[in-house]
Amino acid sequence: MRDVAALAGVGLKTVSRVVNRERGVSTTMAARVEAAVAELGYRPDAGASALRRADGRSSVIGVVVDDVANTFSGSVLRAVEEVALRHSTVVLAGSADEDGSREFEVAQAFIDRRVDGLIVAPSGRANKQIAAELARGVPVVVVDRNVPDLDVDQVLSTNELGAGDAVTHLAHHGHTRIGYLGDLTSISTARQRLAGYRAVVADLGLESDDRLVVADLHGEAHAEGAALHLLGRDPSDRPTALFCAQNRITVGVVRALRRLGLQDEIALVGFDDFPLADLLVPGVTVVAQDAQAIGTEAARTLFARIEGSSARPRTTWVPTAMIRRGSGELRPPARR
Amino acid sequence: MRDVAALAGVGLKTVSRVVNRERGVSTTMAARVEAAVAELGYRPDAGASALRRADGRSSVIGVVVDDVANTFSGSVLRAVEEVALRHSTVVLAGSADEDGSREFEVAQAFIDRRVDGLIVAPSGRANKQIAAELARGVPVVVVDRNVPDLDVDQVLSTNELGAGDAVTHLAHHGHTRIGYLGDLTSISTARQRLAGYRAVVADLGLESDDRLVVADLHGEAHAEGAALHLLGRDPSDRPTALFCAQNRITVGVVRALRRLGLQDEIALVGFDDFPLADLLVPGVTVVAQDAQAIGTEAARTLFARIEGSSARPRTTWVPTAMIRRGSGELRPPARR
DNA sequence: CTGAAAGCGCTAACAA
DNA sequence: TTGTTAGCGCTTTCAG
Repeated sequence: MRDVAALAGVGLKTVSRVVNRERGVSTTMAARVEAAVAELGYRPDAGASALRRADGRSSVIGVVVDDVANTFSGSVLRAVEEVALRHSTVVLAGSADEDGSREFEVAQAFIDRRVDGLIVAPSGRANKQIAAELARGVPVVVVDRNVPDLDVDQVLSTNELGAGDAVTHLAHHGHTRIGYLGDLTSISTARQRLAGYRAVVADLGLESDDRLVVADLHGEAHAEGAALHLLGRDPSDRPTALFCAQNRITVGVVRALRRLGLQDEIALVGFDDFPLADLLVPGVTVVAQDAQAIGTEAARTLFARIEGSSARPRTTWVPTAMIRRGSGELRPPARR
Repeated sequence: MRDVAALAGVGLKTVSRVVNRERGVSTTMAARVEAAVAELGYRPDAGASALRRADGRSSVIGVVVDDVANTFSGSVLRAVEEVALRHSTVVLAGSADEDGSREFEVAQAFIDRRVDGLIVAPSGRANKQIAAELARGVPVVVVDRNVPDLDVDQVLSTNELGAGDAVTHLAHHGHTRIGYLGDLTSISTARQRLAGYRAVVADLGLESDDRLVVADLHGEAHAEGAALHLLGRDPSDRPTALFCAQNRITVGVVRALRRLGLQDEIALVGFDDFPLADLLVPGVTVVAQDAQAIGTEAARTLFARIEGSSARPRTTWVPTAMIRRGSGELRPPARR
């Protein structure tokens, strides 16, 4: 910057004014500065600028998700990026891997770079740490997983409703004995989806049998094993339909059905869509989350806070959508 | 930091020493400082520190990929993140969307934050801009797509070899009339894969017919249309096997085969694996890229440069692997 | 409209 | 072993 000022024969502040497009600079001066900037290939140092600036903004935000390599997280990240771009802000991305302490470290590392705000998909027990971040005055928006006892903006799928829709859908197709396979119950979304299942089972008077409910599944292989076990029973005893509360669990269950040759017998609805679900045979009916909408809304909320909004924190519910593809429309075998 | 020094009753530099774990501080002092740090919840400002530090490192790197929401890019990003974590470095992520000018803007925005280095998957014509970044002295590693005339570290899949393997595989299963469907030829990988196809067609004396080669496809729908057209011909005229040079193209082609009911007649090998390829019927045989290895290797190379390596820039080739799943092992119909 | 001086939070160089 | 001073690149404040 000093070099630019020297070359243009002006003071430092004039360069600063031109670079920041402040008004009150004569066109002559501005032109001279612009020329010097171009000649030297000068680029302002955003960090140094943030250090001194009154609002202290770094124009960097952080996104902490479970794993940037998975489809859902990637889509959220991408949507956030788009909104950030419009605010001339760049995005630090980190994966927490369902691990509370890693999540904390990543968030800490982002805060050490003085991010303007943080979007976090919290793993189970990170509430305290999110509270700490809030206490530091860093705006935080929680996505995907909710954090019950914390006064913070949240953007969530309608998990309970969506799960209920799935079960209702199966019931409408004649099923009364519907199994549930779900994620670690340390994850809030898994609890909500299970609650949605239970509510509809009770409401519609479906068979309520704890042996139909398998929770705390972790990953595809685990889900496959659980499904094999659940469906290995006597046909009169096993469920005629399954609700899978998560993406990877659904895939594991599809594998199990294939192995048993039951993919056209047992109905299946999954929570959260996945690529190519429509190309499987039968196509997998799902209750789809709108990752993009979640990301966009979270980013908008975050920027509102960054720009000083002091409205009461609120929770935004992003609706899910049922996508019928065949597996959820299978009917139970005729009664004997 | 001043507050910490005051509370601990020491000088600024002592706090700095403790925080940075420099040696030469008495345990007494260190303990007093630690206590003050904890009490005030002090966290050093990484940006301010970088501003003054001799090496000027910000401990931030940037990754510019096509789209952070797609599987391949997400996996690369994740692998880079892991290596970065071990170097106490955080990762700015950006999507260029196959758009040279957006790519440039994102890279520029990262450089303005004084990243220590950049990993870029360049869209077609960005060579000049990468050159500019190099000229600024920012270490750059190119991944996935190569940039022929530039002296820069690159980490690439063995595109030509892998494509050749795919075609050879089909030939070994009796096919002599093999179609090619590929990406925009502005993308270097697409050109290399086409070259691999052509080389093997020539080497093995397979039928060389320009009507079997469809390039410059963009996206799934486009590929599906092209495949419908290619396969819509008289059976005696159409290919008995297809090689798809990219992920989304493969999926589009699978859709086309399904619509025509030809999925068990026409053999298919795709370049780049995709989730659930094994659950389709028939399973889709692919030449898989190792996104994780690419990311890891790119990050390692980048950190070597950041740490001052001045070795000649080199290109690392990451091998592909053939995964047989059924579609690539179909035989051509018996000769009439 | 323009520029000089001070200082953001930190570390390098040096002195005590 | 510890502290002081200067200054990284920038913006603020305030005086011309």
